[in-house]
Amino acid sequence: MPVIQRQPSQAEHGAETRKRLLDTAECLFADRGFAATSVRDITAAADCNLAAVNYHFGGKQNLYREVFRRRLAALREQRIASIHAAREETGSLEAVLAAFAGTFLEPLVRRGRSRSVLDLLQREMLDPQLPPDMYRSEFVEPINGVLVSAMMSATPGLDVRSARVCAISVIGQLVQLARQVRRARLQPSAGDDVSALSETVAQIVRFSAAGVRACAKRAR
Amino acid sequence: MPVIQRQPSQAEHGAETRKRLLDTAECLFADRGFAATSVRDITAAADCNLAAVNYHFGGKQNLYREVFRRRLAALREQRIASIHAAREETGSLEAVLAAFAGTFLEPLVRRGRSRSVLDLLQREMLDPQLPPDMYRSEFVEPINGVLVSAMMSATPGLDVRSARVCAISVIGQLVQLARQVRRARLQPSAGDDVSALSETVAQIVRFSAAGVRACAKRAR
DNA sequence: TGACGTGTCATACGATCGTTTGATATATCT
DNA sequence: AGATATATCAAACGATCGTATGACACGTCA
Repeated sequence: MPVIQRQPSQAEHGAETRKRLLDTAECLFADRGFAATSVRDITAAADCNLAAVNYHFGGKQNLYREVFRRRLAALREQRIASIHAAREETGSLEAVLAAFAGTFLEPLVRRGRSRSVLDLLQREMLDPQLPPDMYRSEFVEPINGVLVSAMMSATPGLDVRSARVCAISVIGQLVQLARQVRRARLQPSAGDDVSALSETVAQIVRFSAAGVRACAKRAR
Repeated sequence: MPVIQRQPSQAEHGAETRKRLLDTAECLFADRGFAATSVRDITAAADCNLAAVNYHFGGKQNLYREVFRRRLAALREQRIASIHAAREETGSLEAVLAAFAGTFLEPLVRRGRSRSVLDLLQREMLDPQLPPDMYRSEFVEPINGVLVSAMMSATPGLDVRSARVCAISVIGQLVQLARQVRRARLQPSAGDDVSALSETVAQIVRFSAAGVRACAKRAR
């Protein structure tokens, strides 16, 4: 008894095209940036008509924003939740940093699609296409706030000013590492080497924990 | 006796236009990126004819490369020299880190033009326009090598693998800080606040020195 | 079965892009 | 002074961009 392949209804077919456009656009925007990606590139790669972008999203700009709307909230809650979990579990500085680093870099080891989300975020920082400050106020600031307070509660004697700079340090390291991994992936030589990545993450956690404590001692 | 304004010769006038184009292009490329900056934007801002870019440089791509050729070598030697100087002077890890951080961020406090060189480098990392790997092999790698060896010689027990990851950490922090400063500058509120910057740099140096030493202890 | 709505299609429009061209002006040299 | 080289200029070229339009296919419902 063969499985009956149900024909997708017309509306379902439209939703599939919509999703295919979002996935394809996410990859291309992440790879080449907003300006360097043409609507024709996207529709060709998504195997649909040129007019589909305007029909489903009402323009290139709106497609870009929809790509972000689909990811930003989930990514933010994921990062915040991982910090809270580590904070309530062991509460140690190392645990907080390791949890944040793991969630931050998780897209890099994710299977299949959306491995390029971090590239997308990097590009949005450099060439803002979203409504002014939406990226920062709805994504960067909330995460930063949770990270700062978590580091402070895990580190006696760390004041707010220092903690904020420490957040810059921690995030900066992770962004830089993500960049390195991305570049290594674009080259033909060498595979993914996930074990080397987790080892590097472990060292960054050690590095950062010592760094944070050093800043706390000074501020006391 | 009034100063006689010597008329610039024809060749000198041409060289002036060339330089004006380079300066203008550097700013615009740094602000908006290569793809988002049109030749018309550049020539209009440089107050010369549209064809001047092709006449003096032979194309938009070559203009971009010339902008880099003018800066890369000097910037690299400056960074390397500052590390060597700190290494020979006190030799302490803090001195090396402080020297490197200071030179790295120096364009941010420079007066007048070319404050945007760091933006330019950031964009080149994300959207390579130079010949493949030229940026890395002629700029990133040499500096990285000197920084790694300087950190190793200033930190007993730090092996090469760990030192390389530490370099990622240090550079990542500085890049992130440069980004913050750039973003703060683009906003109407708040001035340059150089003293706050140097204070932040000092904390990053403390942070990093402790981090490097923590990685050395582990590797011993 | 016939009208209707939804999604896809080829095609075209106007704008803007990088580059080219030929004329023109001016400094330089014989 | 006349010839030459250098630099600038307006104008135009072909390509590509984002978007708009109208025809067409097909599932849905009366």
